Amino acid sequence: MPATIGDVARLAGVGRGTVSRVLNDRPNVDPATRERVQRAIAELDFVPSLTARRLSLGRTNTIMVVGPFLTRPSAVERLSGIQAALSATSLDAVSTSVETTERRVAVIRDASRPERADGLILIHIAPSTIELERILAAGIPCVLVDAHHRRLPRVVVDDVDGGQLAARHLLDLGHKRIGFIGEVPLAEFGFSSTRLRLRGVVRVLRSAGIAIPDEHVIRGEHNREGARLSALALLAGERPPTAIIAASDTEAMGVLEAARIRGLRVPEDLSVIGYDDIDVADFIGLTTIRQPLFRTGTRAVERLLGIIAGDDPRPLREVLPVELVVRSTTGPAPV
Amino acid sequence: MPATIGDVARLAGVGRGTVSRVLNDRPNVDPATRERVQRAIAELDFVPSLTARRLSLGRTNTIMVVGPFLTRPSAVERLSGIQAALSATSLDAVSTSVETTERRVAVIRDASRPERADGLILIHIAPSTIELERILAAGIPCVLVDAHHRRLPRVVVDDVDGGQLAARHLLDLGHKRIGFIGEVPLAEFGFSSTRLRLRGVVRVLRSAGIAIPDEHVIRGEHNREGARLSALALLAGERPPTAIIAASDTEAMGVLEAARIRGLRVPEDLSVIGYDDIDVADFIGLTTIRQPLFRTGTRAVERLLGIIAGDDPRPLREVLPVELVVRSTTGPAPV
DNA sequence: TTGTAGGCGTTATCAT
DNA sequence: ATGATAACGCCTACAA
Repeated sequence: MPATIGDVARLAGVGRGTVSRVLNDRPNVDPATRERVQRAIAELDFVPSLTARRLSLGRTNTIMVVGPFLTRPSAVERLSGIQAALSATSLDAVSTSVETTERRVAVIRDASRPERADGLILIHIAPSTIELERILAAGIPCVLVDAHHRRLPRVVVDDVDGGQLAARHLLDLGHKRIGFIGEVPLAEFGFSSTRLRLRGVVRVLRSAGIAIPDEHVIRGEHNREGARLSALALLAGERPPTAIIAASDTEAMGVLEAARIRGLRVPEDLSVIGYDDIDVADFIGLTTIRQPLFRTGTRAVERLLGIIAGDDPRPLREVLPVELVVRSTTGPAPV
Repeated sequence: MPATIGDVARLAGVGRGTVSRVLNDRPNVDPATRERVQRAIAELDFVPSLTARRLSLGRTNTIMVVGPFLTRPSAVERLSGIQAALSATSLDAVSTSVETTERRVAVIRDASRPERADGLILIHIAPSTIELERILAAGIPCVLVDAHHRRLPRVVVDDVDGGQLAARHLLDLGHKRIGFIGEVPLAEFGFSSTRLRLRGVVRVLRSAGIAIPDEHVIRGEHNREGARLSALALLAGERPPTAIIAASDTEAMGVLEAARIRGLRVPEDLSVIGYDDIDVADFIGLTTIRQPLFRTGTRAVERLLGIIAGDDPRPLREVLPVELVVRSTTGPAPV
């Protein structure tokens, strides 16, 4: 039904090639001809078919974004950055949230074909050996966000430092018994960030001569309910921690709920630190580690576009800094 | 680089047509041949090119989702519903958040072409006359979510009832001075829901013999900061309201911040009601009107797919119910 | 500078 | 049941 390049050519009285040249701002077109063609284009309200162009060019004009739980506030922020960076281009972003292993395998398998996408952004997913081979074999540009892999370009935040900042802050406040609540590391999804944050925490505590007992590190589901349960378990112990570091703001909220349930005042009886600095963190006065979520998205796109354009992807690893934001859920350790 | 249907045909020693038939589970192909073709497909790890299929079929296998501020928690929930409903299909969803009029016009113009998308979901956008004509002329199936238009199929919630529920609740608690805080109705985006909610509020109050003075209806930016400012203005008046109805939970949070700033206790001095029942509403104990955000998304997809399949789109208007969720930000009116 | 023809990978039509 | 062939709409050589 819509006009095709042939219709335009006919109306303008030129060949299709000429129309194509005008369309793509190519040289070697007589100004008068160009003018005539443009009028015809306007006349017919012609817009070239993306599909036909894709097939002809062998490019898809699409980038695929894949990751688990893309509706979490932190992921939404990253996606938002991706969209923002992409809106200046003519590329489509197709994002898929994968919650199960089967979906992940199927979706990545589908996404890592050059006829499917020009580029791939993996959020929170470190490709398996098979997936990596596929990606490399297909030669499809791929950037990881908040995930680690030696062989692939990636935009990460300094999670170890995040853990360190949190621990040092609590140490400065006099806390000695510190707990950590994160999610269970799903085998299929390499939730490395939680591990790295914990590593940072442990490192700082150790250098202060403090060990963090195993029973003070609890992992549950990555959501408020899961964290609440974990925190309740933690606080029910013999000598419960006086401060808890959560792997995300959402989980920190679960910890706050647990404190409320146990009748603990925050921060007088219990200090709580989150991670991410999502929008509501400010509202509830949550002390947290701010990470540049939006920027990880824009940077991933910038790097991906660069790689597609042929830039050297190195250095592979780009680390964005994190920052401690002190609000009102942390205070001096109780005596 | 990847295998094509021709490679498969050659390897299996058949024609391309036969491979295509096998691919699409068509009858009239000898079991033995089918077997042979399938082996060749597996052998070459062949996956048909989506692009080529699109061009040949004249379908895009894509649905476009357009709306303003798609990163707001409520919109994210809707998108999440859309994605969920779509994940069972092989359709791609390309969603675009439009924040300015130019972008809106350009994006909808682009999206409402059949060669661009098989269907269109407009969130929070009622098409202008021009846009409507375009959509109808193009014959592209389109479903509205949380937006109203006589001529188009739409999935909405009962916003008037939402306003009524909120007002009645406050009335029952003895409130007589009730304020309303919403966002400014941007001309280009028909934020009708806020208007409808207010209408419900006014209706109930009027039937109780209460008028809501103009200065108790304030509109600002649709976010926490905007609502906070609006609420501060509202509370600074001569006889400030004892209860405030916000057009969204996010705005309700701004109202709560304002109360905090003014040293007002909630709900003893001021009652606050939100709208949406987003995830954090529960955490902060916000009384609110719950609307089925996720379901509006899934329903929109279901209806769109139906329409694409040729179903009668009528009845055009599908209304989903809302429900009052009483938590701890509302209480008896102060004496 | 400009028109023509071939190709991108698939599906559909039409013989056989 | 199956193979050849013509679309689908664009881009890019190549020829003129």
